[in-house]
Amino acid sequence: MKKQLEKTYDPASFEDRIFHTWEEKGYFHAEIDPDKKPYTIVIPPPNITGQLHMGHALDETLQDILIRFKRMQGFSALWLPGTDHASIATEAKIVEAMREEGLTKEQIGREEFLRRAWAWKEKYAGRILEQLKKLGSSCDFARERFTLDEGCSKAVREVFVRLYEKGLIYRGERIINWCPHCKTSISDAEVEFVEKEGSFWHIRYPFKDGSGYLELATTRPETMLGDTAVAVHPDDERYRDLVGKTLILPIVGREIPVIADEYVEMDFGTGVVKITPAHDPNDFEVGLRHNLPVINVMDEGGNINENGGRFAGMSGAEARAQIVRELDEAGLLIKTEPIKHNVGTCYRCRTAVEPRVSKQWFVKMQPLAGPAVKCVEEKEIKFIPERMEKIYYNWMSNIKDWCISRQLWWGHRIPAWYCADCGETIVSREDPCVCPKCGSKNLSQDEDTLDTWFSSALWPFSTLGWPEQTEELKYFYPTDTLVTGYDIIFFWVARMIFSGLEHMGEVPFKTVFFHGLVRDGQGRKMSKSLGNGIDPLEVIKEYGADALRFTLVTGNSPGNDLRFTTEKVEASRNFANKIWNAARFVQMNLDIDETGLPELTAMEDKWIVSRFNTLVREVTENLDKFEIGVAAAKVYEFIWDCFCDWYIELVKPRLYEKGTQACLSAQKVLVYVLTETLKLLHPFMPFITEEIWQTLPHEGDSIIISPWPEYSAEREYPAEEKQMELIMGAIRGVRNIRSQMNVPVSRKAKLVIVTKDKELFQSGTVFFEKLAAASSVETADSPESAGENAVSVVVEGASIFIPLDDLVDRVKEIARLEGEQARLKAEIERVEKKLSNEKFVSKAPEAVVAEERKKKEKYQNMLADVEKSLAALK
RNA sequence: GAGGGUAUAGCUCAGCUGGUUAGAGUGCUUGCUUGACAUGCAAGAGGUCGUUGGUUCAAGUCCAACUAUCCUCACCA
Repeated sequence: MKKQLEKTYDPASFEDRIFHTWEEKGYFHAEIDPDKKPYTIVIPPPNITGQLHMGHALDETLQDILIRFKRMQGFSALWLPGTDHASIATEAKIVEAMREEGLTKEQIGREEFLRRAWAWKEKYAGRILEQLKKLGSSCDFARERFTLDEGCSKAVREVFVRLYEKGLIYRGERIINWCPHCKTSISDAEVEFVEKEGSFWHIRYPFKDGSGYLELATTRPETMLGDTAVAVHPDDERYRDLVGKTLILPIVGREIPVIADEYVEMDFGTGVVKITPAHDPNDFEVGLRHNLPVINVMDEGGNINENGGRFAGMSGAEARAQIVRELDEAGLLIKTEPIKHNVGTCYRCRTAVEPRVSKQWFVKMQPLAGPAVKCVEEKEIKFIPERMEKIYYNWMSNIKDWCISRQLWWGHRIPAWYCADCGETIVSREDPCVCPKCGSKNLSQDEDTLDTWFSSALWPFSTLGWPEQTEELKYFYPTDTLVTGYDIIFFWVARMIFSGLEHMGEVPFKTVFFHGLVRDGQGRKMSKSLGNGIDPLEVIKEYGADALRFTLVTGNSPGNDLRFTTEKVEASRNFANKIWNAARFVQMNLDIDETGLPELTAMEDKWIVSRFNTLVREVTENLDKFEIGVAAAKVYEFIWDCFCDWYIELVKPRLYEKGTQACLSAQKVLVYVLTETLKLLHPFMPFITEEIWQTLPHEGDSIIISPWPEYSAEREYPAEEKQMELIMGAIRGVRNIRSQMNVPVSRKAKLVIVTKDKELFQSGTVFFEKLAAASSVETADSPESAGENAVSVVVEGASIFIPLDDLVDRVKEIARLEGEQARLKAEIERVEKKLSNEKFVSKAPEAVVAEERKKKEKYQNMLADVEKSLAALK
């Protein structure tokens, strides 16, 4: 005999145990199997900076649902897990931890720093994997990867060298975004603009010849130390004659020219702009056009450097205050007005970004962007939902070169060496010993590392062994589905696409399935600073992983954000509890240990099997369409409404007739429908489905590798479905009227069913007795036997009379029936109006018209019945 | 400045390729120790589907404009 289910549903008591068994048995391992089709998902590697949050929980749940579904369908389903070294974020965390010990990076040196970083990685990557397991993620853990492991590093190096050799990677002095806190360059994508209150200082720059002043305004007066020109618009009448004249830069004393450039907006401010090529991206461009000198006045910490003369050593803020004061004293400050403007900030530390000219490595984007756009346009890669394509095109079409070098230690070191003797740059797959140009051994490697996204961009193929031509790569690449949030479409999705095309010659994935952000109950982003984050592990502890997973995928459609509340988790937990109890009920009424369907004779058996069959089709179709929420809702509805509230109740009488054929067949159908439904639910709620499945008759070792149910036309019973609908409608009708009249269930009453289909309603006798508090059921051609004082309810196919003598109030009853009469008349009128519209009849599809005709007939029959009842009462 | 999302029951949201008597969960009301489940059962109230037009035999669903709200990108010194 199999183990009995515990009386109460307690997920904490079995979830871990089940997961360990799965792992031990190796169910998550995907083999290269020529007899199977591959299905591959690579995980969006979580950063090793911390722990999984609710957004991860959603992401992993969706992936796990797809993987489990495909695995059951017989694919060799690989879900490849791993983590991301997250260079800038991790380095920041480590630096911060060191500061608490009173240490700096420079003090301990590169080697020691990296040792600490690896220790950090060991700790946090392990923690993340544990969290994945708590969620039930069926990753192939044997294939775990890390963006900075040996294989990924090899891929990064190969890519770098290739792109360099093709001229798609170059090094140059450009204006880049500099984070003074992280002390590194960051890419355009890593800058976030935030609206801040600032000041707009209006100042005067005097002409050298003493002929007056030019007025201009700035939000950053300290950058004037690096001004090398003042610009006006070439068409600006006011200043046309001044172009070419020389100004004396206040405080600094440098002579700078007045130039004309179309970049200047005549209508904004005074129409005069100071030009600081070293510290503003637009000014940099102007500088290039006019051959202006570039004077960098800030160091890597955002402080004024030696080019700032006597201001050297001051912080930006100090210099600003001092310069404003001096300008004011010199009578050159006209006014200061408050202004709201957008300030670029570092997406990791929120520090204001300092645009700064420096020598960095870049990827030339234009040649890569073209094919990347094309493959989406041509649907080689499908975006779900489709609208995400627009966001992608929008970004791709305005793309600028990608700054990939970072002044950090934690990351892939740039494989470039410089010859101290001849200045040659060497980029190669192997570390060079001598300069190929001059033979010097005096080589030094570039100090910088690569943007963390440079390695994540290669993730779909680097994890499968590339640049080696491995069997895994051949079998599992391109991957099938990428599941991720829309917030990293630029950082990651776009870069994987052009990288896959460039290096593999093939798209990295066929479908990108975007989900939204998980928000709190008020719709706010969950964040540390707001303190409104909910820890998925806490939820799992209290409600179970199944409840959490179910919550994250129900009532939500692709790409849309969702609000997370514990009320929803409770509802999911209640659902799990419902299944648990249904299974317990089945189990405690079970005398057999076999699977499979018996010969179906009973109407209710055919009904539930037919409904289940439909469910199989719907769930499969919706999962194929990534309509996870719809698929989940279908299973929910089937289990709760069809199976529990109706089918189990319907067969209870049979179950209590021990030893009969009817009893045995009911058991078989119960087991069949329940175990097969558990399979459909398994991708969503893996733990409870396995736990229950193991206690019921089943074939195979685990539900996780059991075959996905298949739709079969032979198991459709439309006639019985219709019959059951009529019976159920009648039961609902009787319950309804009894409830309205406040008749307690304990007071049974006779039903006189006036119908043309006596056989059908007679066969439902036991259901009426059980579910509609009927003492007996009589079918008849007229309601005479119900006596004078009977209420009646008209349902499709029958009028039901209930003699409730003392409770019947004829006046109320007449009013009620008249209400019903009016409702039906309105319905009929509506349908008739449609049907009398010649255009509708001629243009609408035949099936739609036929449907309306059927409706009309049905309502007319019901109306006739209601009117008969009314006539009898009157 | 450019692009996009959302607007359906008190609340949170479904409603796929136009045809349903507009749905679910939750909340609310009423009645139930109905031989698994009160984390439950049954019945019920509650919606002019943001506004105005248009397309169509037919619009919650498609189109346009508007209003509200959220987001992304760009950024004017």
